[in-house]
Amino acid sequence: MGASIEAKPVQVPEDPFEAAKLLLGAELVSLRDAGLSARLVEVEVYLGQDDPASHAFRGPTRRTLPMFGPPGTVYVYRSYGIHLCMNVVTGPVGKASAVLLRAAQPLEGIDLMRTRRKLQDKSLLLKGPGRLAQAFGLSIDDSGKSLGTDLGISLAHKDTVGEAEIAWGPRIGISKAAEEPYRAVWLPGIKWASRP
DNA sequence: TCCCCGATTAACT
DNA sequence: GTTAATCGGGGAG
Repeated sequence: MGASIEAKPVQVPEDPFEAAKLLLGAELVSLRDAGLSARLVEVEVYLGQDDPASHAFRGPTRRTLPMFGPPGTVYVYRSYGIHLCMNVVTGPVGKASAVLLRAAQPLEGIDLMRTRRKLQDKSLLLKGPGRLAQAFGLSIDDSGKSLGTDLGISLAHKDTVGEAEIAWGPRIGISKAAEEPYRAVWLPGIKWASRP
């Protein structure tokens, strides 16, 4: 049911904050692993070249080049040499803004997620960007692909989450511009997200 | 070239 | 509470 027929593919907005609001409550659906899906409950905005905390702050490198592409491009990076984290690039093109996918509520394909994550606890399965990326089977080579058939993962949503259902708080795990309230948590999904 | 640090997680004490 | 795992970017030398 996660990837319902009525669900529409997400057109990623140019504005990263609009994109963050659109992504909250949207379903991440795997096209590689039939029936693997999750509802996004926590995302984080990075303002590209205007943002000291962004990997793109000092301009493009081989790693960060995908962030300078069009909205809907995916940027995957290796964190602490171990984990992978997934971002959805927003706009405008060349500014390298992106939204980090931080947490989601498992919907379908939970057994496969548990196998990949080697973890049983459903409430922790997709809680954290590294866990989310691993459960969806991402690899570093996925960086630069586009959402949809190119990546093999798509985003779909039925209803827009209201402003009153979103809590904005400080970003996590960074030291530069750490106070900015760029992390968005969907309140009904608080169990699957970090506290704002 | 070397060294330090990070958009993290899990396994410790 | 602390710490190890491990890789790329960036600044110092």
